[in-house]
Amino acid sequence: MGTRERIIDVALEMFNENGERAVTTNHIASRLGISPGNLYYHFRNKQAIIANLFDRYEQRVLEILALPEGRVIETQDKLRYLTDVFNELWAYRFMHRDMEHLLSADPELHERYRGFFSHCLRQIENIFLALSGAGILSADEQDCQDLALNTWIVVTSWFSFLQCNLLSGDESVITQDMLQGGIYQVFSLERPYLTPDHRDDVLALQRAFIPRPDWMQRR
Amino acid sequence: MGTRERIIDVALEMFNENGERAVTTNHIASRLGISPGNLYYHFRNKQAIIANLFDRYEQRVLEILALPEGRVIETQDKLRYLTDVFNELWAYRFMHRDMEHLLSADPELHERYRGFFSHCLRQIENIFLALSGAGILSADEQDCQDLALNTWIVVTSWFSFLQCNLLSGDESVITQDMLQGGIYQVFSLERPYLTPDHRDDVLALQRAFIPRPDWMQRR
DNA sequence: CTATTATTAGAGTTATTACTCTAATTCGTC
DNA sequence: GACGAATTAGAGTAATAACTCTAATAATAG
Repeated sequence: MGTRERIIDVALEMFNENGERAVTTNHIASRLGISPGNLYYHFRNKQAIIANLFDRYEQRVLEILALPEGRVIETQDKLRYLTDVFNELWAYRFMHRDMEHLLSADPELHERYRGFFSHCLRQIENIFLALSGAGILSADEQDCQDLALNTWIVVTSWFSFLQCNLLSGDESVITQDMLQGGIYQVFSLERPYLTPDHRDDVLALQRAFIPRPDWMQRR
Repeated sequence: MGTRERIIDVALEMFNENGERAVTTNHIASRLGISPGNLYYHFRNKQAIIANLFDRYEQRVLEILALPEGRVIETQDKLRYLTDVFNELWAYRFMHRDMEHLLSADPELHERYRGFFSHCLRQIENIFLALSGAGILSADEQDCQDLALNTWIVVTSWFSFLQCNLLSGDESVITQDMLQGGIYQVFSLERPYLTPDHRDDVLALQRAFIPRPDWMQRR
């Protein structure tokens, strides 16, 4: 693997561990065992590394969110969407953590991010509309729009939420439970919209695949 | 007003404008027209200023979230809760923006924040339970727990969401619309749970008080 | 008025960070 | 193996940030 790729990989790893703010270019070079000069040979500056990571992230998420071609959407699809998105989000979790700063430091990236967001939001909305069309949900257009935005917010905030509210200082371990907690939480958004015909089936399916993690049942 | 209070006020102002990361103690002192030494006479370090701001924030929010004493909860209560909380959140918006870093830099604050969170979450849950008890919502215990967590996430992420996705670079102006957008969004969480008896009334009330802002109707 | 304490100024320190520059080394190709 | 280009090392720089130190000034009490 080339030096350029290794820089990106290690940068991602370190950003996720400690946040972009705490990771300097020298740290990255040092962990790689290369010189800072070498790093700057491959990247004009720190922002360029970040922009590159955003490229990867954006591409992966857009792939995941594409609607199934030539067939009707099913409940399993929703589950797959969420699992894949959450996994991807976990892999790039520093991004939403430090998003506001990253964007304010790089107007071009900010512009791209806005495009990414509105694409995603439309896509999420389409998924809800498709679920309604398939008779799984009973939600009108406005419901779907609101569901989509709530979904975006919960999904993109989930790992920050975990970090701030549940994990204590050191342990930065993500358990499968925590991922599932996020998925459960997103499903809870659509739960009241399930049609009587599908309600029991879907709920049973969800309970099987995404049981409510223990730690979510406080008291 | 004493120097100590002026430092806190100006720090809050500047943190909100540019984020805690971009505001140095020297900047704060400079805008106040005092020396850095003077600032450090009043505060041991930057974290102490932040911890102090958190004190204020925590106290105000807990006051706001208290349940009404000696009477049944009404729809207007919920509206007041949200308006007040959002105003307070706006006043301290740097906090949730940079929360993850602030907490990782100050374990003691992290501990306090976790307490604050669980208190708030319980309180929010109680509000939903009270609304259910009053026959306004039809939501069981688990629904209320899930609603509470979704509410917390949407509320605490709202201003970051705006900054990243809707505002372009310079304009950091918050319009009343944007606050209302957040309130609308939180109401959309409970909308499907409204009982038939109250549904029309509540929706009419909400439409009057928190119309969906124009910019939320994309396309 | 004096002694003590609280407050402030402002220069200075230490550490860090993003980034540059030059010289060396490796690599691919003929 | 020679030659140009790509890659790398590593010392160095300029800027910045958090914080310290000392001395001066104000405020207060007796």
